[in-house]
Amino acid sequence: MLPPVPPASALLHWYDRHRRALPWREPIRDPYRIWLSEVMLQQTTVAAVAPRWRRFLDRFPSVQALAAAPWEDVAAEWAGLGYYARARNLHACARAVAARNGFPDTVSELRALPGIGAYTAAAVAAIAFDRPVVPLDGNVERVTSRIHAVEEALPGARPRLAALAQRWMEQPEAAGRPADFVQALFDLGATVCTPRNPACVLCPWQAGCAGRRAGIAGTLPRKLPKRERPTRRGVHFLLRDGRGHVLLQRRPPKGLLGGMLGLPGTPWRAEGWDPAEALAHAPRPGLDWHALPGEARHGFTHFELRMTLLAATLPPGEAAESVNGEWWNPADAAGVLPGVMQRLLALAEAAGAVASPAQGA
DNA sequence: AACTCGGGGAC
DNA sequence: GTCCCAGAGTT
Repeated sequence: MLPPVPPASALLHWYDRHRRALPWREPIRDPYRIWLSEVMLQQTTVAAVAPRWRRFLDRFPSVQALAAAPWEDVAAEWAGLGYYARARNLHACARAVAARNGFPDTVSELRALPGIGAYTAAAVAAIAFDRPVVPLDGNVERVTSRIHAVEEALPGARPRLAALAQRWMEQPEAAGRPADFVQALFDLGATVCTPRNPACVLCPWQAGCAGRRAGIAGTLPRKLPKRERPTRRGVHFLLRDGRGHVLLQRRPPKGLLGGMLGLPGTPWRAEGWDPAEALAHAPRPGLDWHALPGEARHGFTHFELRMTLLAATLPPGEAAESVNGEWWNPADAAGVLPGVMQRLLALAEAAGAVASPAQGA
């Protein structure tokens, strides 16, 4: 016996009155803009994405412009947004799309492109091309688990939730407006069916919500317990030249912060480092490396990092080109670095080891 | 199926 | 402090 389907007409009517005004929803339906927004929104909040989406479009107005850009420019524009594999795949995807003269308009062809998984393929197909498919994101997982009172925990429940939500799209009212129906689900999850304290009294689907009837809506979806985050430690190196510029190095293309600039440093590990041991990783051995006071902390998804900083100055007369890396004005570097590396620069500024942007202004 | 992979905002 | 966000790729 299949469960009853909540009425698409009620949700669409609610959406027509209460939908969020988001920059990528206006005024034209451009697959490039929609795809870019979907990739940026992966595990990232609307508030964080909105200004970065506009700036990215200003710099790379079309998929052809993005495809033609060098990686260094894309990395600098993505700096601070996190999950840098997204930027690498975005760039590769742009080149593939430009080579085939535009985005494909089917789920299966979209799914085959770099950085486009099950969710993003369905989202672009529905929103850009009005294909009647429901993308399963955190919002839809939450709405679906509540409407149908699914008590099985994530991620195991994901296939069941996807099938249940897809059935909603089979209604003629939904299939007639796929892009609106999908975005209505997102908006319902973001503004009414929220993770904590859902506003059920405002919900257009409250009458058909099994989770609400059972009094468990606010506790769904259930999730398996997550592992605790270990602590890792590292030592990084602040090398200055005679002009007060600092040495940055491009990180390897894969792995953590892959392809991004950063301060050179030791590996990050559970045990602490004694100075002599750390100095073996210095970008220029034999200098008077001295520790700056304090430490920088940064939380990653699966570990917490504590970093200390050793500083030194390149001897006068020694060519900056003798050291592997790039020399950057600290005030400029902050804009092209991942957040964790910005923390290190902030620590250096607090110690007076580099000029602060406020002093330069 | 379990891990890796960032950062920030809301609470 | 915790949770979670318009998740994807690798092993």
